[in-house]
Amino acid sequence: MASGGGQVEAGTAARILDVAERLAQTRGFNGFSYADVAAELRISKAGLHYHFAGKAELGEALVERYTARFAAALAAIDERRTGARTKLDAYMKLYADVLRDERMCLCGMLAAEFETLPERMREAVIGFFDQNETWLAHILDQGRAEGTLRFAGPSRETAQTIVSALEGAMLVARPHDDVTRFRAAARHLLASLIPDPSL
Amino acid sequence: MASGGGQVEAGTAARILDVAERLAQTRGFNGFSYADVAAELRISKAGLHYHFAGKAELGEALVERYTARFAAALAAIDERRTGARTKLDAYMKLYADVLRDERMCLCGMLAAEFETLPERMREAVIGFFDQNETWLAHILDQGRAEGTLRFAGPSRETAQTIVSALEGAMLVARPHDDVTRFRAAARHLLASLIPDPSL
DNA sequence: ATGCTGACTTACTAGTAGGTCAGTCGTCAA
DNA sequence: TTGACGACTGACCTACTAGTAAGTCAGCAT
Repeated sequence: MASGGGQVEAGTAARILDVAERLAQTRGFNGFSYADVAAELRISKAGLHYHFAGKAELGEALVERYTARFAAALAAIDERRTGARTKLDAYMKLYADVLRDERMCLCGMLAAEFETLPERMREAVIGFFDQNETWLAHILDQGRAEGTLRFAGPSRETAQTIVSALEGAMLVARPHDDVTRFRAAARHLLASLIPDPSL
Repeated sequence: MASGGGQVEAGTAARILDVAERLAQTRGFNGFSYADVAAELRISKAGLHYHFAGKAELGEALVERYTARFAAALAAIDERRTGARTKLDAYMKLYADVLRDERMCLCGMLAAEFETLPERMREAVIGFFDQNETWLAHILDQGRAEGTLRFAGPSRETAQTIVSALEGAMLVARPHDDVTRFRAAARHLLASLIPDPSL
């Protein structure tokens, strides 16, 4: 393809996932079609079916890749071996990066459409949230042990609250086209978790 | 209607809105069709078009009615003339009631699908959030004046954070089919707003 | 040179989307 | 009794949905 397309040959399957992912994060899983993806990649719809049997399988692959990438990002945060608060900051930045790209978290979007998703996708979405909550609960435990974080009740519960607050902040920030809303929510959230709230 | 169907003759337009609202809140605006609504009400698709010119107009009416109902609920809370914390509690219960019905907040759902919505619907969705934030900011000011609530920065910002946290809690609670997630998030949120956080 | 395979394409399917339009039916006023 | 009107229905349209069947073609191993 000396003339045409951008993209540096990354394997068609991966490029399909790239396009579908962006569409799913901006328009929802029910908000794009095989035809949309095919047109953007300049291949035929049937070509998509060669790589992903159906939209359900494509969706499954989408969530799996997204979850795996998030897992890698979490592992990278862990490796830096910083304090819990710094890790929490880094975690929130993960979400801010998605939003800066004018996207909703893939699994937050799919959570809205949950009722309409094929069973396997539902399970994968739940898996994403579980992964995040488990990781966060560890960080919270670390922070409580260090004395750098303070919260009442089980860490798992606070972890769930953090995930839902961040997802909600992304959800509401997008219609307003206002990233500062997200940042404010993240700041408030973090503030509610630090000891000696002198403010 | 001795034999068949529920619903006590409330005007066809209102019944259309009822069904469309439930579908939009559970499946999303892109997750249901005119045919779905028509089938459930046992009228023809053309019958829907008689009452609402198109899906865009139906959607607009949906958001407008929802916003008006919310406004009435907020006014009812105000009338009780209680403290700010009690009002905030009542506000959160509004959301909990929606969730208990196994629905997502209509405008939270539409926020996810925002990119795909007709312009007039987008404006209406923004209007809903504005209404909520304005009302909440008043309550927060009242609470700060009373000394029953404590928060840093402009009340409008904290109001936005509350809305997004509640929307997020609903969003994530639904896939898990777990209302306690919402309640935990609401509790944490409220706790972060009360003075002398001894816990 | 032959045959196989991976990566597609063209042409098609059945079904569904939102939407239109002419006509019908019951009620009520003149 | 006529006719206007509100509230529809039935039949239809066009565009699009996911998905399939069959064919093409370059590259590679034998």
